[in-house]
Amino acid sequence: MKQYHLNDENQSQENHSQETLTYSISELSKEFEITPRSIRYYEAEGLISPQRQGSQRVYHRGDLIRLQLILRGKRVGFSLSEIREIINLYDSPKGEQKQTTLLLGKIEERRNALYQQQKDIKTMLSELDRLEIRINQPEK
Amino acid sequence: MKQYHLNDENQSQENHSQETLTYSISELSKEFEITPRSIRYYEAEGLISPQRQGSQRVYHRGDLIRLQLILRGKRVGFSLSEIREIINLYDSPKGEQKQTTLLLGKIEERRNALYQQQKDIKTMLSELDRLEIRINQPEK
DNA sequence: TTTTTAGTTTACGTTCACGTAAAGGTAAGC
DNA sequence: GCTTACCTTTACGTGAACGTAAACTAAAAA
Repeated sequence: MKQYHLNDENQSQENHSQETLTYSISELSKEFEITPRSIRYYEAEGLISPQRQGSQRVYHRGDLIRLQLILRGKRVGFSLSEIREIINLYDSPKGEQKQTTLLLGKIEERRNALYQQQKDIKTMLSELDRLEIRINQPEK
Repeated sequence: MKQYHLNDENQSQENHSQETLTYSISELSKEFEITPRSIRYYEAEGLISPQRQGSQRVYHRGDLIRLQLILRGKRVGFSLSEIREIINLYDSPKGEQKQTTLLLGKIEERRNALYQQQKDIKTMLSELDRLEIRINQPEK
């Protein structure tokens, strides 16, 4: 069991001690506790596009941030294509947003879904509370 | 296009005007905006068990409440088997809870997942905020 | 130099949560 | 009696998100 610090010194030549820290796919998979397969799948689905050194994938900080966004999106129940939409919103160039209104609509959708989820979670939590109380109650 | 009031007078004999209101599968599917297929699937998965009149399914109020719980569970990202677990918690008889500690552990798990989701939703919402702001910003 | 170790692509397999026929039963209305 | 509407079961199909195995490459370690 090693300790996986992301800032390993694993590059040798041309290292100007800049913050050019990169990551292999296995490092990422350990850091995020997902399989390399998943990471490659996200790439195939167009959610990330790491650099290559030869045939090998090389991940930078931006990719980590995206992965984080992807996993967070998954946890709140978004599908990969929905997450891709969000990412595309981020990536579309600043001024010339395609159809601004359309994008804003998408965002509104997402936001409303999240609001609904907040409610759902609250009621779910209080239901679990009541459940726990009931269990701890000695038989009346 | 009829109007689907759930309290239709569709029972004739022996109706003592009690609150014995029942529902057909199509009534439920319209009310909850899901397909009959889904409802039957939930039954096959052991999440609900409606009465029968002959071969037909007859749903009562308790079934509606369960369906509500199921759909809420789905919206917050639980799988059907996870929802079944929660339901089973509810259904296990009051005093002689099998292994109380084990059940409480399950509840804790669920609760923590929900807490994490609350965080996720919040950051996601603020990210959408920033995104919206960026879009509305005229090119600097 | 040979052997690990870590990476790659290709492709078929799998689980979940249903969708979608197909084939039939039953009660109401014409 | 026949049609229509609504229900049933059985069963095969489907999309998403990977799992898993096979076959190969390249670099690092022994």
